[in-house]
Amino acid sequence: MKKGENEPEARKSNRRGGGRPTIADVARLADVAAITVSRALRHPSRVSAELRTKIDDAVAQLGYVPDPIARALASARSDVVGVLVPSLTNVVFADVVKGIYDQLRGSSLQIQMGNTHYSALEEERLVSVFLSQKPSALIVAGIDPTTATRKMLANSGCPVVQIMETSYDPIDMLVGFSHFDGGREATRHLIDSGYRRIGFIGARMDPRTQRRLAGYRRAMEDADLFDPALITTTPTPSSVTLGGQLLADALGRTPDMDAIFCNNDDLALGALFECKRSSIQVPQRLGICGFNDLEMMAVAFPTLSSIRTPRYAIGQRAVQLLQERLADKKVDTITDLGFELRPRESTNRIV
Amino acid sequence: MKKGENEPEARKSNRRGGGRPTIADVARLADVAAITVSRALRHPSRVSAELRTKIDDAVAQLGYVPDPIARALASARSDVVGVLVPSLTNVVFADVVKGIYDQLRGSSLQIQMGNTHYSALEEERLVSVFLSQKPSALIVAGIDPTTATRKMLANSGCPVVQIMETSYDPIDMLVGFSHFDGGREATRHLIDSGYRRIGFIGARMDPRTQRRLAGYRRAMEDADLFDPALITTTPTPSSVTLGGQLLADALGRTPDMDAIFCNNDDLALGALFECKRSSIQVPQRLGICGFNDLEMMAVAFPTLSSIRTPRYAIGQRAVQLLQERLADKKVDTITDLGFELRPRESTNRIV
DNA sequence: TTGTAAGCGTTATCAC
DNA sequence: GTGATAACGCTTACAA
Repeated sequence: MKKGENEPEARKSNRRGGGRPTIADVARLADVAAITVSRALRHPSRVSAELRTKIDDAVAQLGYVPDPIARALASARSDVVGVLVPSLTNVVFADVVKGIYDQLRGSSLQIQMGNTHYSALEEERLVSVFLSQKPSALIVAGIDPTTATRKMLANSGCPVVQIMETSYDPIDMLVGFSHFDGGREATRHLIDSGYRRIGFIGARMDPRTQRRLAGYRRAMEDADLFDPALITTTPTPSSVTLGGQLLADALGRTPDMDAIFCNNDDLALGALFECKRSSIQVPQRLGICGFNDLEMMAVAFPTLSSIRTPRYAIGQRAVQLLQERLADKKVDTITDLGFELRPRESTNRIV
Repeated sequence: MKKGENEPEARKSNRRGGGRPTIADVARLADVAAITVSRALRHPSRVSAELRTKIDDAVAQLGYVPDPIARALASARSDVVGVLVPSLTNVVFADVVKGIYDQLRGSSLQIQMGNTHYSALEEERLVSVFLSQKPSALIVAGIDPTTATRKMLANSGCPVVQIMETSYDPIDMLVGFSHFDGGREATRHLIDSGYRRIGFIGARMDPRTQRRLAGYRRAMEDADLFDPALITTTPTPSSVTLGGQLLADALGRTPDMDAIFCNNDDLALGALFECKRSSIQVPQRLGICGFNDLEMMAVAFPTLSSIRTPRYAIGQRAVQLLQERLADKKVDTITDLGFELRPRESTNRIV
């Protein structure tokens, strides 16, 4: 109403551009400079109440929505958070990702997800791709990163949270728990329950699985029970079906096995079904302990012992750390969220 | 080596900008215009072999990587594909998403994922946010979209694939199967197996669940077996635990129930465990049929009948359609990928 | 507190 | 086939 540029009124200036209103339109309508609109939108407190009102009105009237892409180009920071996981179908990561999403609700951050397929090289490639999007932060539930990956991440200047483990020195921040300790505790529990010939079955054998195996081994050695013949592993990805097969294999080779620590709950469930099918009494003839404590463990028949891992909490906490960091607060470098043994019928011999 | 601009050599021109080489650096080194570099990168065939070589060399020498954000701003098209799902922890969507990722591997498209939490309004909000990123395409495994959502999507000009169902008229493209038919087929199977008092248990009761229930109802009515007392539902999200509870409820109210169609496999597994725990013979005393045919169904004891749904294929096909569409090919509007009954021990009364 | 000017790195447009 | 120029819509740097 006040100022009137030389152009008519329709703003559609020159060549390109869709029809959406831009910050310039808002500025014109509110009779301020574009930069003031920009400020009012991002730091309302740095703009006088008077102008703020005018600007808010103009924004509302025009239905203006900032263009995240232009914003990203100008500021060299996008509002996406990159999330790298080794698998999309593994429930474990689904839970983590849910934690991430839930904690991110309400904020304007978007999630871009990548699947590393348990490959350090694929992870390296994806980190490079993601970094080129100038993300606000990166959450990596990767495998043990390559040197190149570490370097890229460290030099990126963007906050990085590595999740799931506490076993390496953090590039930036770390949230997880000790898989070694988890494996050891599960095994100790079996020992404490009176089992002696305790087997281990594991699939895929990614680094985290290896660490759980190492924990198992330590516990067995400490109790003078270790016997390599009790270990059955395969590079094949884990599944319920595989759990049954591995158990059958293991029992074939070491028939005196009296308990089994399954590297994850899928395997444990498969092992349980296999026992049922072969009329092997659980927990009398064979004790079973899983890892992760998925929901079904507590309702299976018999209920299955497991190690409860803080998957959802890891995702949540990772985002919290990010948010604090982005708000320039000081945050812990390493957060150990621990785990918890959940003893149930499947390891309770004195039923 | 040839031309030498007036500037020294270090390109770091003016004020901002990180240290990464830009298209201008490549152009300078290759002694061509920036736009030619741009062309060489995107449409190699439109540039002479000679220049192409020079440019490729320069790119390699500089380690130039195009900036996706600048690209997006200039072209009004980003290389992200938005994916909207109602749940992140539901295995069903995990499989779909995996199909999407696998089919996308190798392409330069990135995925941005949103969780609608089974809410049409949240979906609407997310569609709006996603659209503001000028995505290359959108894949929506949403719930029944609101009018506003449909409108935004339709006007966006970006390819949209709605997945999971075939039951509404597509905004653009549709890939899925008929949940009504699936529910009906599962129920028919139970009827054909000799069961008469067939119950239904369902959780969350989102639109797709409702359609499966409608299919159940139709099958029961057609066989003159329908009895509303046989239906047990809850708005609570589905889980294995819930499956056991719902079954117990149902049997409490209608003790003569002789089979149960579980709206999904989690419920079916919970129901099976509940039967085991209560010494209810499956399939003799109670037949069980699930829906989706997750991996565990085939190895449970007894093995569980289910309806195999093409989850992975849906994700894959959705991306294929997108890719064809983006390549300006003509594509089908509706793709029905069907489903398949998998009869197993849990419904095989004549064991 | 507000504004001016310049630029972020790329591509569309149009001319040669 | 190649290039000059002007956007794309926003924010940083600096000045008033």
